[in-house]
Amino acid sequence: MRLKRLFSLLYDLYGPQNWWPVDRQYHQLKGTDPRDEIIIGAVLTQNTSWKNVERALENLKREGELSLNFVRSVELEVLKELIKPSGFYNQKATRLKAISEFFNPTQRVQEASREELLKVKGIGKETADAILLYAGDRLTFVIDKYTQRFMKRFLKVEGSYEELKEFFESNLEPDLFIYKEFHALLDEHAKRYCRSIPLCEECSLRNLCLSAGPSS
DNA sequence: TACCAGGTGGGAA
DNA sequence: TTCCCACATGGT
Repeated sequence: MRLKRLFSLLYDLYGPQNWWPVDRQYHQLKGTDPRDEIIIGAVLTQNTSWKNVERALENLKREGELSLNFVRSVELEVLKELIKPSGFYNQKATRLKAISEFFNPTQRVQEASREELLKVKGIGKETADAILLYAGDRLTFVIDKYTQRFMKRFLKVEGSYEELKEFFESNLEPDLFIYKEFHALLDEHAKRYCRSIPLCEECSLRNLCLSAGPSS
């Protein structure tokens, strides 16, 4: 099956996911950059449910400011308290400080190099690609464990992060909308049905899945 | 109670 | 390179 066909199937099933969610009204009011919210959220969501990330983002809005400027200037211990609900707050606070130092007026996310971004402590491939795609509008496909699990089962495609990323990028047209939505749709489907213990009986893609096989 | 969530870094093999 | 573990809160 062509990836574009898979994308269409998922898009028809779940509709637009509109990743990355950003409070545009807040940023307009505060004069802050909505891209900062994506960058901060990308770090906070590492191995963490989005609900918990939202609590941390709310804390930043309410008791500080949802911006890299604020992250850069606030005391580390205060930052830890604010982001506590997102878990791993000690290392995430340090990582937020590091990424806030990386992005400054001379280093815009629209022009940042992936290699340089990966050198920032706490920014791995997935976080780097998520930042570049969703905050920087850069054509880089994001792979996560949902994508890896789904692709392994559905198309029997597996490999390293870079191999899977290359698989998507070489089989998809270079379209930002598709890159952004496809990743979000794969997550949505994996969360609903292609779980660690899959719900194949309820999955509407089961007839096309190379692992589940056709249902009777 | 146990497991999972929009991962990463460091150390051991 | 690959595997294993620590990192932490909150929901089911």
